[in-house]
Amino acid sequence: MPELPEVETVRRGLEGVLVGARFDRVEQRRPDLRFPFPDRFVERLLGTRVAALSRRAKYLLAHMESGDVLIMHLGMSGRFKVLRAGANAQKPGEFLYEAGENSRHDHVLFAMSNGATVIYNDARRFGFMDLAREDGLAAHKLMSGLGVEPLGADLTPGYLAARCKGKRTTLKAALLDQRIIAGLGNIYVCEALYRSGLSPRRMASALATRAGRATGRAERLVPQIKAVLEDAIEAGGSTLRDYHAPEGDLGYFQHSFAVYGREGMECVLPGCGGTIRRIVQGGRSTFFCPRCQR
DNA sequence: AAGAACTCCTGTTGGC
DNA sequence: TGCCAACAGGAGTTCT
Repeated sequence: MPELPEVETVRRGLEGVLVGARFDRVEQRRPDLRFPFPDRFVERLLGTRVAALSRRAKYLLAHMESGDVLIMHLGMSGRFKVLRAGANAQKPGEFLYEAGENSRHDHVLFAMSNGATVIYNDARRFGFMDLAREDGLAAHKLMSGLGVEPLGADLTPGYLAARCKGKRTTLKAALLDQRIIAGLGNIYVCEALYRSGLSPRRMASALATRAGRATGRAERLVPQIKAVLEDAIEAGGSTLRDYHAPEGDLGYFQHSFAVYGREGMECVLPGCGGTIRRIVQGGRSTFFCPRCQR
């Protein structure tokens, strides 16, 4: 489900529920998601207060007053549900919860001291959670290899060119590589390449001159990466299938896709007249307009 | 050692 | 209607 805009949308939705609240009760319903939960997962959360909820790439980071950081990744199908205390407010340490048809994949339950229950649901279990110490976060194996934040000042045409210089792989693959830019996924790479008029099949090395400086292509691409992510965050992310933000709000950026999921349709660029194609790169679908993406 | 292929898991969809 | 193959927003691991 989630690329950077969706994770950021989730972060904003959870911030008001988690920050300032303590974990009154935690239920971990299975030993693992994609990976095993860390040792003493429940015990390390219980009783501690959330000081801040941040995001790094597609990771959500809950910074606790205990000095621990709860690292969460949603994988493909991970989502959070929030149940707020209403008329029948729960007692401290109780979950607001009803098991139902769609609760089979509710894997972790958090009862917060403000009365809200936060539920992590993940059908495919490609998501995962871990705990790190705040002072060791940057060195954590999940964090240490990540590239720059695409919306940060560190992503410049020069940076991208330097990282892509000599790369014998496609632009599509290079942009999906979290070690170069951290947070892009299949949808927004397709959309950014479309907005930049660049073919996903072009070699990544085409972003750099022989000296390793940014070409005009890199100069075009970088602002479009930022723009498409900003537009998507503004729209509350993209809603595909039954994804929804924590409070149930639906993102609507999917209505703004120019190429993703639009195989066979006419290119939206006025006067282009091309037909959107779908190809497979690295086992994943790529959508693009062969006419205006070169 | 870079780059591509494979893998994890379940649910949904589209074609016959 | 039913069945089955293809596909899905990710990324660590294993191959070549």
